[in-house]
Amino acid sequence: MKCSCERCELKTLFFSHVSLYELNDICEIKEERSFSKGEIIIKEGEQIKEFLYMKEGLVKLSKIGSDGKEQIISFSKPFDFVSLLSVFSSDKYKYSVTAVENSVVCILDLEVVKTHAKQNAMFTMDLMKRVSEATDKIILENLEIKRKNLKGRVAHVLLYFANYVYNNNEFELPISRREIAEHIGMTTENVIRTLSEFRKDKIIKIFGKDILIADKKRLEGISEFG
Amino acid sequence: MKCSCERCELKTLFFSHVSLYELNDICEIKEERSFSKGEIIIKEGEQIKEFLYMKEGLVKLSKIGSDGKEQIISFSKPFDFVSLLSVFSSDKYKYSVTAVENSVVCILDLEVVKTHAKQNAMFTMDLMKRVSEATDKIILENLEIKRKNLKGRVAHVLLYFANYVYNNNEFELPISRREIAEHIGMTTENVIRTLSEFRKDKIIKIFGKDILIADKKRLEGISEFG
DNA sequence: CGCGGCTTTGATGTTCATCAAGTAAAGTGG
DNA sequence: CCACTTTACTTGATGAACATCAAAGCCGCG
Repeated sequence: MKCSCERCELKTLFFSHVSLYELNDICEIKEERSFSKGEIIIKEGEQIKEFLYMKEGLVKLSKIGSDGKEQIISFSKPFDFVSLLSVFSSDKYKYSVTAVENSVVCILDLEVVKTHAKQNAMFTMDLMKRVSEATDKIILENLEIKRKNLKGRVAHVLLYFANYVYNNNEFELPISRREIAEHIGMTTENVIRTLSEFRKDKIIKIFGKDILIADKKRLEGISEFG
Repeated sequence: MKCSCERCELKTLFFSHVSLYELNDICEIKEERSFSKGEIIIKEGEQIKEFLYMKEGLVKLSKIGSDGKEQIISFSKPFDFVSLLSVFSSDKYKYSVTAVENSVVCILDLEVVKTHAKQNAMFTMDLMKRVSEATDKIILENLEIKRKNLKGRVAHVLLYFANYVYNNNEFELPISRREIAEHIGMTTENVIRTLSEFRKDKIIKIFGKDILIADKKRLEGISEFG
């Protein structure tokens, strides 16, 4: 009886240096779970008992500040592996992960994975590469946002979804205006005002959650500066 | 002939799961280099050929934005191991590292270290833990700064140096006002104005680069909000 | 000594948050 | 399914926070 992990398209990302024997060991204990839009996948502060990675969907990584307000650190797709973030540095999750689109996650027992990681250095190297790439992306993205003003930040987020997430100039915004604000560190009202302004200037078209980027060159200019 | 690494106080951080035989192998090729304040240790964009870690001093991690302005991502002491950041995710450095105090760095050939990492999974796990801790710290620190206003950010930076770097309410600020500004994403003038205001309110005393925190409770209040 | 970089302060204007008020949309219980 | 409540969205008015511009003093260094 072959394990279904063998045919998983994400196999090579983590398990290219894992033997079939090991893979079966890991695969037997795996559990696939679906989360609908809005559901919390990981809650900050909770004990880390499982090793999980995204198979499908889109999630947000966030944290509640001591003022009680949520800050959104990043969004991520399956290949970003943002769920690995605290796994090797802490026993508790430092961030929350929430589905912003229906998502599928594969769940493994952390101890089993760690046992393999302690024995198979190439596997551990692969994991490290993933974790490093994910964190690099987060740090660079946040630096980019930091150096822009309000309009630049909103433009940046729109381009992020168009280019990086959906590969399309027309898309359904998976998050609320408030969440954009929580991500770029501005107020909801000003995010809305900026979007309205882009609409008036015919840079984008808005139909509720649906966005169409009409003048990409100009949006890129605004993202770069003001 | 015993290798001097065996007596290095940082040995256990990286090499607690490395055999004496392996350690000698690594130790033989090591080179210790000193950098004076202001010297560039790592330049973004350069090929990564070496594996380095800080033994002494204080450095800043930074990046030049496409607008040509420098942004300071974080400061770090020896145990933060910020120099490992891009090592396992890219072949080129994504950030620059500059000494802000006289610093000593231990330099190993990256290939040799990687060879060991591929064979010794426990060593690789140790490295991963370090890298994860370093990046976690960066992400959390930048989130904290992001949610504060100008005064809160300046207060935060002062408390960071007092509590985390120097363990003393009196210290010599290792960086310029401009560098504080580049770290917190505000202008140099406003950083200076804020420091002057803290001085007028008798929260701190300033003698050029020397800072004394006179009313820590209040500074903490300002850091928390406003 | 003079030049460039760092520091400081003031004046001014822009950007952004806050407050307020209203509409639309979405979830909730009878 | 409809009234009801809540949450999301939108716009405007106002003031606070912050950037920019300008000018001058200071310090280290060639």
